[in-house]
Amino acid sequence: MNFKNYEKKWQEIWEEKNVFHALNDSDKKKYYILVEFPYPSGSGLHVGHVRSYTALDAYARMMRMKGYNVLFPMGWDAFGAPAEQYAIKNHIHPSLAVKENIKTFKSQIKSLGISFDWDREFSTTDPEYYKWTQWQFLQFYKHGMAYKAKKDINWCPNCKTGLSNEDSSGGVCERCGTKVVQKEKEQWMLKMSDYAESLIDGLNDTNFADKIKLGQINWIGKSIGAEVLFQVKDTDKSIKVYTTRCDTLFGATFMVVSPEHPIIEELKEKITNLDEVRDYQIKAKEKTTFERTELVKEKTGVKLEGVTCLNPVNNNEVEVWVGDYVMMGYGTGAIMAVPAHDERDYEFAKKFNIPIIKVIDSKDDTLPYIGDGTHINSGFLDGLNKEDAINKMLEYLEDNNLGNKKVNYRLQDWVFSRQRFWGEPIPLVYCEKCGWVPVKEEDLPVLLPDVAEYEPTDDGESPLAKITDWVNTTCPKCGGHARRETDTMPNWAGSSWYFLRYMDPHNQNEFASLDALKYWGKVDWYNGGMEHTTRHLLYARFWNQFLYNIGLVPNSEPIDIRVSHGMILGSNNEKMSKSKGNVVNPDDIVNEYGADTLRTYETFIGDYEKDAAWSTESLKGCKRFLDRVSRLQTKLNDKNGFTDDFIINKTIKKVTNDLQNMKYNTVVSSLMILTGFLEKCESITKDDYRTLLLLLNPIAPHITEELNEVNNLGNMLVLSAWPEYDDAKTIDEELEIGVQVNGKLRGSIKIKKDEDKEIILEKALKEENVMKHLEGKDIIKEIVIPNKIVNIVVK
RNA sequence: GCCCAAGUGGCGGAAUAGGUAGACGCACAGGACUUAAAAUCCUGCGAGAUUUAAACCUCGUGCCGGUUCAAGUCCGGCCUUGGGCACCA
Repeated sequence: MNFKNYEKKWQEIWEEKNVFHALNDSDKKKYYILVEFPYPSGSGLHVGHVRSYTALDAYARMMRMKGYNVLFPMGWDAFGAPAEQYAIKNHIHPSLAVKENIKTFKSQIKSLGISFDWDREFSTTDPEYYKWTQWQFLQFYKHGMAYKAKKDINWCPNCKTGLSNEDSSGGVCERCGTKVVQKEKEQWMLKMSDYAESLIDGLNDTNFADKIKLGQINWIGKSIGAEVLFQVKDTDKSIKVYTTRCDTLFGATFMVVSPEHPIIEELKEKITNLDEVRDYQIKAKEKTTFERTELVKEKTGVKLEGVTCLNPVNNNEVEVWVGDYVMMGYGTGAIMAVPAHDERDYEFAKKFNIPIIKVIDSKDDTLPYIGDGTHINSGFLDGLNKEDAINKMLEYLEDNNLGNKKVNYRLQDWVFSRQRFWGEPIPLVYCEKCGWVPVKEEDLPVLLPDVAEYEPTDDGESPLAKITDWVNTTCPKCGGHARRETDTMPNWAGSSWYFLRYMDPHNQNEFASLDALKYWGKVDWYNGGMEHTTRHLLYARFWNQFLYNIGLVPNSEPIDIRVSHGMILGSNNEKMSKSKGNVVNPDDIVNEYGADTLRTYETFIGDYEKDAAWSTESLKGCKRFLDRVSRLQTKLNDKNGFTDDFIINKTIKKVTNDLQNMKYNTVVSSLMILTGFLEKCESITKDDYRTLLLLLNPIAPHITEELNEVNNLGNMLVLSAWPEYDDAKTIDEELEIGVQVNGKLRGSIKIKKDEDKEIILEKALKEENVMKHLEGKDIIKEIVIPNKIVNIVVK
């Protein structure tokens, strides 16, 4: 049987009969399976895509056969840099490149026989789609969740363009190698930090894999501490610091503020070495985030001469320094430094000869000592441990209006502007009279114009800024002259809600109807890369929580189970890349070995969540397996029922459970075992064979349909019911168990299922080799675990 | 530095409410079929000692300890490799 004769045939039959189409009005129970939609790059489908698509396809196919109304959609995440780069180079509109790439991707995916519901396909770059992305952005804006703020961005002075952190790694511009500097720019922001707590809480409503939950929790970075006010001596001003160890306040001998801290400007009259301070500020600005956070770097700083603060607990005078190891973006941008009990403060104090006061007793004298211990030199905290001291200090601070308990998060607001062409235009206009005004809903979408150049302007504005016809518009409010916002959205925007659109993809009036949103509810099972844990997946949850809070979606959490797949590496165990010459093109494999072989191999390759290296030899082994399945058709007899109830029931149970638990590799191996068993039978029944084909169908759908049809075994497999198993028949009537003496295996005996302990023991004691090991010894204890093992303890 | 995950044959990997470690596949070796090759089928395949051979025995899931009748699996302490975060106060 040659796969070329039937793979395409079955793909066409499925398409013609529309068997994978999910209905929005169905009495069946729904199940929503989602795999991250790809960025349709020019290099085509990767064998890594095949792995996750096949895995989720297998699950979707089983769930359909189990009678669920399965939503398993696919689309394209097509805004972003690569298409834009391509457009700049070739002077064509990015949408044309995207169109081409989608065509390639789609035909590649179709050649694999993945059961996507193509009726629901869309691209984030479709105006009918990004209309609603823009509409949702306006909801953020209208609810005060979007604001414009000055933000430092990575800036290449040579290319005159803003760079992402990835494009400026090592502190130099990826393209030209120029040193990257920080440049202040007005950017649209989404108030994601408001959702920090609820993004942590919400995880309780999900069934994400633990490592994914943990990844998000760490990223959000909650810390519980206190804000403490230090009064600036001889002024009415004070500096607020954030600390997680307010119990060490008696040990605070100096303070450090970040170079961007506004207090420097406020106190400039008092600072006697202002030139030196200014100089330091400028130098800090020139440094990239990379340099500033580099590990090996020595502490630097300048003392604010003439400025002294008062330690609120004892009114001791403390010095104030400016230092770039304090970040403006976290806490209050100012710290109290406790050199005896903080490594960084210790380093700083040592370098600049600042006094160090020990406030926690430690056994040895090594400084800094950071842990728990008895407080000393700490007035009313003396003798207390860390926890008690923190509580007592908080009480003191609050009673005296010197500070308060404060929770801090590492999570920042989401920088939502890009100075790029190929993204959703931000649907706001600026009017001299009215300020920022949203574009009217009926005027959405704000379409990207047709232009010839896609490069950013010399001062880093989006290329859209050059298109005066497009930029100049009228104010929706007063009708006067206004200018469009020329920034576009980041490419994370479209993917933040695409799972909602799949529920109702052709809706012209809403992003999705409430009925559809209610029927499909959450994504039941979402597969994607681990690298999206703290970006896409977090953005999507934030976006959905916001929509929920304003009453537009029925669930606060959009996703129930989230899992992630491992990568397919090259045969040399390295990531596939053209330069390494280890890329495997799925088209080649489909042409030479068939889609079913590729699918079977990629499910069999190993633990789904772990990386695995490609091996064409192993792939051939899977081809052999499918050929063996195919050859079984010559052994069919006319009998009904199963040749062996035990092995069939056991296999159904194993395959069903393993598919549900993502243990795809053992699904294939147990089907190999069943095949091996049927091969050894003189002849097999149609029921035997059809069961094997049904169980294998989710993994290898084409060959199984073909074999089913050719041998007249019954209805099309995709339209048939998933086999049921009888649990009572999944344990063998006769089994062999091991017999140990002193925990070492000395033999095995055959017993009946659930046999009496006494009979088992009797048999065990009669086993020849066991008897040898018992000779001359006293039996102390006999352990008999029915159906499992016997252990005899002797002395 | 902190957090997470993982270390099992020549290779990919099975086996966790603790219960015969190495399923299944690959590679390799021997054999059958064939004029020959391919394909297919059969057999062997963790290391070691002993033996004509087998049985049998010893060791063996990164290392060192522990709990238990019994540990790849549980506990404590390390080592190595991946991944994430990173002067977060």
